[in-house]
Amino acid sequence: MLALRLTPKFQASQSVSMSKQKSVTISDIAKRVNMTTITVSRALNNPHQVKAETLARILEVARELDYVPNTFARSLKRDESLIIGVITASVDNPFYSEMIKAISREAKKHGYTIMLVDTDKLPELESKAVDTLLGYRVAGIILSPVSDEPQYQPDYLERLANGKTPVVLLDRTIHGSPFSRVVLDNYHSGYKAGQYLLQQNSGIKRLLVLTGPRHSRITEERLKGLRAVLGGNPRCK
Amino acid sequence: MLALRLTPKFQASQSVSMSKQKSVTISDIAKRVNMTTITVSRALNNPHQVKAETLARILEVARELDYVPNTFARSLKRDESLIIGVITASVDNPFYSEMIKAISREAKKHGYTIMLVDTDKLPELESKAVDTLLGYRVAGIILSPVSDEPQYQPDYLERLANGKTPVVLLDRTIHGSPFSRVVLDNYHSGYKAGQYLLQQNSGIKRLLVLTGPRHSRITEERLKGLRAVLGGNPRCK
DNA sequence: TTGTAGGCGTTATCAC
DNA sequence: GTGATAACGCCTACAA
Repeated sequence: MLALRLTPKFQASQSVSMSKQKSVTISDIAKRVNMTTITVSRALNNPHQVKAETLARILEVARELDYVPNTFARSLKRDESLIIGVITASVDNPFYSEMIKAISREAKKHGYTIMLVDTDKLPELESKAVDTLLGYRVAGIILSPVSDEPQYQPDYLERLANGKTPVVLLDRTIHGSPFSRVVLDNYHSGYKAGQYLLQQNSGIKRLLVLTGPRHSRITEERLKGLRAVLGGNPRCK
Repeated sequence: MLALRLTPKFQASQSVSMSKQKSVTISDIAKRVNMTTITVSRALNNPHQVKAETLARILEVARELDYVPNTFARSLKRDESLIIGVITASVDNPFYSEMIKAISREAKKHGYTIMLVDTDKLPELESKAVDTLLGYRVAGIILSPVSDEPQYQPDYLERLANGKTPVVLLDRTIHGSPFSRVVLDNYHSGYKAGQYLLQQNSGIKRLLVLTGPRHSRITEERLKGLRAVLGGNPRCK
């Protein structure tokens, strides 16, 4: 049973947040230490350019005031985004959530954060997702489209292809798109499965293959690979 | 077999991206239509405040140039963030990925995007995650801490509690913290399970309960609830 | 070692 | 209906 518990203090903190109190900026700190903003900025980013004493005071005040740099301002000024966009049709699919885990882990190593958009398998949301991510000027987009079918040619395709944002397709391909991709070679997988089976037992007569949807290209490719090894024409289901 | 395929065009697009060509801004559009930025801004945000003819031209040029509003600039100016931060110890845990899915879906409805941080169960990363999210001035943080133990009192706790960012704990609690939480009532769950079993068969003599780690509080609470219903003292394992 | 000036892209406020 | 001005918070010149 899921229990939602609201503490009195929560409600308090809520109303505080509603009052839109501004957050601490470097100029708040600057005033406190009788310096200009630039010195504070340097203390935070290039500490060695600041006199030890000044530095110490600044850092102290910063901590005291719970200063947290505004990433929007920084990204705007520096014209850089430390966000990597990930678009997937279903986070709750274990395959994708494992991928996301791996992506997330690697991104973190390099100082990037993941912005995750689940499209619920809706092309429309996928398109919006692309725009959202471009709005954040993401460093790159890892895209697992809603469909793998050749006729799926999303409207954002051209914009994305002409743009400067690196895109990598994951698991699914957009036919004819210029993006790099990380995909499963279905034919080869079937082929390898066949080889393995032959190694285990060279006298296979009948074979049961459990697949996904019967006529998906994925299924067909895998079966084709399998048949390529097993030669004859085992009855596959 | 995973296949990584790099197309020639990808390499090209990569090098383009490296050259940091600036993206289109409203002032680019403004120049093209001999207007000022404000008018363009209005055309995009309050279309009805702009003459139909002007509006049309602006929108056309915007599309032509593949204009995408810079969210950093907008958020900075408006002092608002449309990001919701989600901190979890393991995205690849099906329980959490389902949660994330649900959160994501709901967030989208209201125009918010999810920023996902997986802490890999490391308190240190959790702390960094909080800072990262605060840097983005997120609208709120949904936090599933690395630990549920009472002695886990992360360093960011005070900052977060005093701050103005709404926080909701998910699945795990930080003992003594003022945040609202969505958690499982383990005792009650055990209790209900017991009731259900009794309904099915009132003559239970021996019961096998599959639990998680034997002495975790979770396990113990559930068992306690169970025993409360089943009265006597069934041998539980 | 510290400061001045200006601008990143956008929008709020007040004019015309 | 449109514009001039300034500001959001930060940082990159270029001084002093």
